[in-house]
Amino acid sequence: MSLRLSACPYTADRRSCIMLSIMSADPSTPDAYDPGNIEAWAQSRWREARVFEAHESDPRPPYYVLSMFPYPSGRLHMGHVRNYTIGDVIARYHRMQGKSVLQPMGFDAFGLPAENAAIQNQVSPARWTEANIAAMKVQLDRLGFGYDWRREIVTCRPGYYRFEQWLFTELYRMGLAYRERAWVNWDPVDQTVLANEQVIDGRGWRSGAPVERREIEQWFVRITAYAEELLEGLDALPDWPEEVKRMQRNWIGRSSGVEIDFERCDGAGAIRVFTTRADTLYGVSYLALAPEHPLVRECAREDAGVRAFVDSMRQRETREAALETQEKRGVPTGLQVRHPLTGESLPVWVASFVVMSYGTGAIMAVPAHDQRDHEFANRYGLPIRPVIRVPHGEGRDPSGTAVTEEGIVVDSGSLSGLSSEEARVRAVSLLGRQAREVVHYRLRDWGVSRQRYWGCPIPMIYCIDCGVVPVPARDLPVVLPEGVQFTGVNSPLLTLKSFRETACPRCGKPAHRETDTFDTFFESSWYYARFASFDSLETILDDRAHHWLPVNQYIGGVEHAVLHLLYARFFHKVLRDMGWVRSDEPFTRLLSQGMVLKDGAKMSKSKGNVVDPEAIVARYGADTARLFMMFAAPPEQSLEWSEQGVEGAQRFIKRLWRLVHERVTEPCEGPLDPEALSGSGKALWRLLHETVAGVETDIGNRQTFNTAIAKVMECLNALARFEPEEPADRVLAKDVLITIVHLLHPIIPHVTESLWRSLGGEGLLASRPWPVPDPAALAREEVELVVQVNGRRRGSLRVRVEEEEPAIRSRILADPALARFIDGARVERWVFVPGRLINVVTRGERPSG
RNA sequence: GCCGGGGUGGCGGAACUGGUAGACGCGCCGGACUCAAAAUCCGGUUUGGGCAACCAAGUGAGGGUUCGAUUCCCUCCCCCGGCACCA
Repeated sequence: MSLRLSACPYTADRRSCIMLSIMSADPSTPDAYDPGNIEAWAQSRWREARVFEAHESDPRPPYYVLSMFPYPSGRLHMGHVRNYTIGDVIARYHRMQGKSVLQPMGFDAFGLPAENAAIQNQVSPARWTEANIAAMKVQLDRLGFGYDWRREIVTCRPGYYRFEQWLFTELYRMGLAYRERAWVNWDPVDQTVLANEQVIDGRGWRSGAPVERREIEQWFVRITAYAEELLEGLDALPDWPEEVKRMQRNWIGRSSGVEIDFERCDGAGAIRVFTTRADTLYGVSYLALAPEHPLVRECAREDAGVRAFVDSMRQRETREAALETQEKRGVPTGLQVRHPLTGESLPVWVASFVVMSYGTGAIMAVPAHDQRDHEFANRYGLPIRPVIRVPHGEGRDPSGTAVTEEGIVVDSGSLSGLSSEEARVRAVSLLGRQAREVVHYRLRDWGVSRQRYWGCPIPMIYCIDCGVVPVPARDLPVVLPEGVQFTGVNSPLLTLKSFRETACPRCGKPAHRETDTFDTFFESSWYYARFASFDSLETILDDRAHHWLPVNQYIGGVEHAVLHLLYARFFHKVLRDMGWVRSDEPFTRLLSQGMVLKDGAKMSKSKGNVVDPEAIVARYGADTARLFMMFAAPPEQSLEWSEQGVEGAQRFIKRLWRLVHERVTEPCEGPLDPEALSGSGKALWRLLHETVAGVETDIGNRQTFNTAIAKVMECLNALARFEPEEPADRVLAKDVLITIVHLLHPIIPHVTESLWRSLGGEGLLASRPWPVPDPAALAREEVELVVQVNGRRRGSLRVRVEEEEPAIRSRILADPALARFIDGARVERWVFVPGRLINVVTRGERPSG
């Protein structure tokens, strides 16, 4: 075995093409199982044959398998291994099914860790990142994942982000990107803005620091313009987990209701509120405004009480954004509005529980039928007027809780007597121009500006005369400068004159560049599409995108259920509207894999329960690691790490290895003649084909790789017990091994590739067709029929498949072991499930025991 | 609070459409091989009773539908995830 460095011949990018290539001798000898040697051998065979390169000219049907690309931290963790093993199994399975499989890989290479490493270790983020990528590629290859590395995407390289910048300028032209001064979530540790989706329980998703509120100029992308389509599109995704779809529906948060204008008594216009319960209009006893409402600002100027209240609210928001169990508080603004139907004068309050960012920032309060309004009214002595009668509502104490159910409207003028649903429609028509039906979403526009260095520069220029000017396509990419100095606080771009200072592309006068960079979710929102047109220099995508997209199978963790998957769906729809892709959704089928746990907890440095994949591969080999990952649990479930389980996986591979090499020396010739099989041979023959059929459903349809493996194990156990009697039996035994080697190839590709050669196979197993079950083998002459008496299993009976029920009945009654459960009781009826069971239902006493 | 998912041997899990509960693996127990150990192979392994054939109980708890329920329905307990002053 010799080690040599070789330049990878088919990687376009020189920086990533240095690879370790381990040349070794053909290991298919009957010696002990040596994973290191076998795996290096198999990997170099695949590389030489270029089996993982996907070509558009391939006449076979295309199949695009994609696993979520990793952040290049430098080392793979077990979550990656699980994710990428699932992807590779699916890819290899479909290749054997005769498809032209595309399975690419790349790196989500912008982001904070590189910057932190730069500050701590004085290395440039670019060099740190590229070194990590090189290390991780070695690890990925070592695990035997079949990627088309020609298509590798590294998001921090200008060749990639150039088109991202171009796309953003297009969004700007389409009115889908805009700049606005806005209250944002500020992470004081990471020194940057966070999107709503990145705030978890009031804390930054990365740093865990309590998020503060700040008001700054930000770039936003108008994802809300697609809110309805993003919601409806979920219905067209039957092969997505319900859980993920539900989370997205929740996040988009569609709510349809009515906006109603309440005229101010002072004649200075109206206050617009949003409600989903226009049927409770007669129950309104006050209006409540958010502390940030523009009208409240006005009032605060004149009213010291309002001013003090608003100030205290701001304190709350900066200091304790996470505090949620707050009491509802408020003050009157002094304003009065007129009820649009009764003309009654109603007070307007500022209230802590009304948020500016939803609806109109103002509500009509109906204390009798809304719990929050109710608590507030109780606290400040405001009237509570029940206007909805619900069944069984009589006994309820109206002063305690609000009745939030729908029912029959009462005490409401011409709305009285209507159902809630009818009353809502009627109310809108009664209100005329003062009301309109509207739909609101919880989903906010996506704030994409980050005040960080290591990200894709936002390609915008600010000119005193021309204002905001997008960088023209001819000037792209705006390259992120390297060799910058880090202070550890602000982005180096802020003070880097050579970057910041530029000329206006429109008028040529001195201007300055935007120094913010994109949220890294921007890069990961369209990489799946770029893999198709990875080397297109002129355009973001080309015709090859039509060949491969949408992705047939996407695999990744649930943690991306709303963030990444929602943004990618949004980008896909934008790309579709721009004419670059033709489908509505980017990912046809989604598998969201569970976490890898140890001792019941997620592996993490802080808990000290991390298992390093590299150590496992070094000790047991890649095949063992892959087999354990796929066998220990179904893919959606969390997987409990078990060193003993790993050893069990290795034991199975060794057993397979030994059985092949034992059988290989036995003489056997010619094709299998089923007629010549012995009795036990026939049984094994059937089991083999049941296994083939079962594994196909388990991998191809159900994606329960654990049960597929269990079926193969059963078949191998049966083979190990099998003692050939006839020459045909020996042919069968070898057939079983050849088939098993095929069935396991997607999961443990290296050892099966080697065993295929030992078994005399021609060419590469990786490009072999998947076995097809023989219907003749599956046909049965006899089945074991379960015999039940009153639903309890009392025995079984071997019956011919064509045997009629009456004959079976009399056999049961004639069998003393079965009949004794029936004797002394009257048979009421028989339930016969052909091929499965027969149940005798009796009435009356029967002897027991 | 609202919306989901789940609870099966000592452990990971299986049972796909209501039809033999515990496949497969781990662990454990016994045996073979060995001077011995490791590795490997064979057998056993839900619980209780019995020498055994066998019998009884058993899928978080309780009830229901059914010839038959881990699977369907109702009530409750516990665990996990998502959302949450969203009007």
